[in-house]
Amino acid sequence: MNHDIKNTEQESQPHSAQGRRATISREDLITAALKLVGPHRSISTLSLREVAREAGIAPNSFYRHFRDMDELAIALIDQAGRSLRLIVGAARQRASVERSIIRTSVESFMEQLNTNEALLHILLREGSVGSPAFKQAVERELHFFEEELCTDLIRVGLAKNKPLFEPAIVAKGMTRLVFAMGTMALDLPRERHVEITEPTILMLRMMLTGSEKMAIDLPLR
Amino acid sequence: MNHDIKNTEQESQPHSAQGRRATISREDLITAALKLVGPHRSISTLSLREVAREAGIAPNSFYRHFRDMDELAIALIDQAGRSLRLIVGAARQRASVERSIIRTSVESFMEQLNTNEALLHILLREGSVGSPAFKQAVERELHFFEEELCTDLIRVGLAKNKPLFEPAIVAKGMTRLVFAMGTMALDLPRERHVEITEPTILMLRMMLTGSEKMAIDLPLR
DNA sequence: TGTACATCAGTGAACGCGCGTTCACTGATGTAC
DNA sequence: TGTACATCAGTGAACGCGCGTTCACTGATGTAC
Repeated sequence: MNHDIKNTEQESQPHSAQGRRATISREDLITAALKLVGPHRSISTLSLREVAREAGIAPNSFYRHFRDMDELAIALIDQAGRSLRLIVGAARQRASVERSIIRTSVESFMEQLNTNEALLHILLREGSVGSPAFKQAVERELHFFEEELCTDLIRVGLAKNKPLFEPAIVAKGMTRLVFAMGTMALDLPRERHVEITEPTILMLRMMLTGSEKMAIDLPLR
Repeated sequence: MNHDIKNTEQESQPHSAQGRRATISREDLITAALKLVGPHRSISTLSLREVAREAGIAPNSFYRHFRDMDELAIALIDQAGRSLRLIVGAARQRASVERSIIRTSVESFMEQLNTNEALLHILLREGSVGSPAFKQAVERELHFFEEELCTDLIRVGLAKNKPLFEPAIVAKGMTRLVFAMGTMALDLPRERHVEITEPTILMLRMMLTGSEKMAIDLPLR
């Protein structure tokens, strides 16, 4: 009953205050899962034993790190979302007002589909399948994304003196469109991605142009 | 060796030229599968035994009708696609040039999400998951849809004397957007569908307006 | 009309498999003194 | 520094389960004559 100060789990240290140090970590399991899903598999088709095998531990050891596969899946989605925001944040900083923000963002998004080992694929795929908790996690990441895009759109609109009609809806439409088109790109070989990228850029331009036009026309009615 | 004229399978009659009549049909199995997937499950999570159970036959009897679950899934997708084209075809006929074709189509699409027992859900969901054969089947249906929409857009554009810039891309963007937004609607209760429908209509209007504007601006450059 | 026969949809039992989860355990690590 | 002890990440064996698939079968239906 002595020294019973329980470690309240708020730290993601490699080990608790006492006890043996872990030889594999949550991160290792996430990495293993990431390797297994590849660009085409859904997380929900991964089995616990499969991930444990890939990570080189006994199946039951899995429970030392996650309550179940759903918990691992959500960790994966979180990580994917963080990575997405980093990527596009960087792209936005590179883009100036004239060097089209649309083209830069879409191109770096598509670029990442190839390089960023399966992280983005997860967001693209798991939004429509899997447990409600999954979907909610993906929705949350998309929402972050939309909000950042929305403030950007407003800012650029003011700078160009071309305010937008319903910028929040423009942001949502753009986000969903890019994700839908990105999902298509996943099934194409890399060299054909341009067949997706260019139409996508055009679609976004159309939405933007339409929104500008509607903002002009609206007060006239 | 007599009367060896083999039935070449081209007919989908209730039974072949000879032999016992089937007590359940391919359609019955499709119906059972449809009932099981409901609005939220993916076909790929259905098991053969589950479908057989629902249809009231022994598991091995399944093989009398389909080679495997993939074959049933593709039959489902075909049926869903046919149903989709019927629905939107009807919507388009109702819509005149003035009574917005966009609003009519989107609204009837969303309406069908509620009533049309799980058929549309399948197209919305299975595009990004499942075997390559699945995706290809869904892609084919979407393509049909895009082409019909494209000819419509061109026709209406000429009638209004507002030709479009890249109508094929507009059609593709609209299709993907409606499907992406429809997927979101599936996770909302029916009374909140309007939160999806109205923004979707706006997004499509923006794309259309943008495309018109770009068609006007283009020759000026 | 009656009889012999071919067809084949549906069956019951059995198979081997991978799964998630549990249990009591082991033994390396870190801590208290 | 040395010793006794607590912690707990990882283990091996076992469980019951639902799965896809196979096999030899049954018996109702339809056909030939």
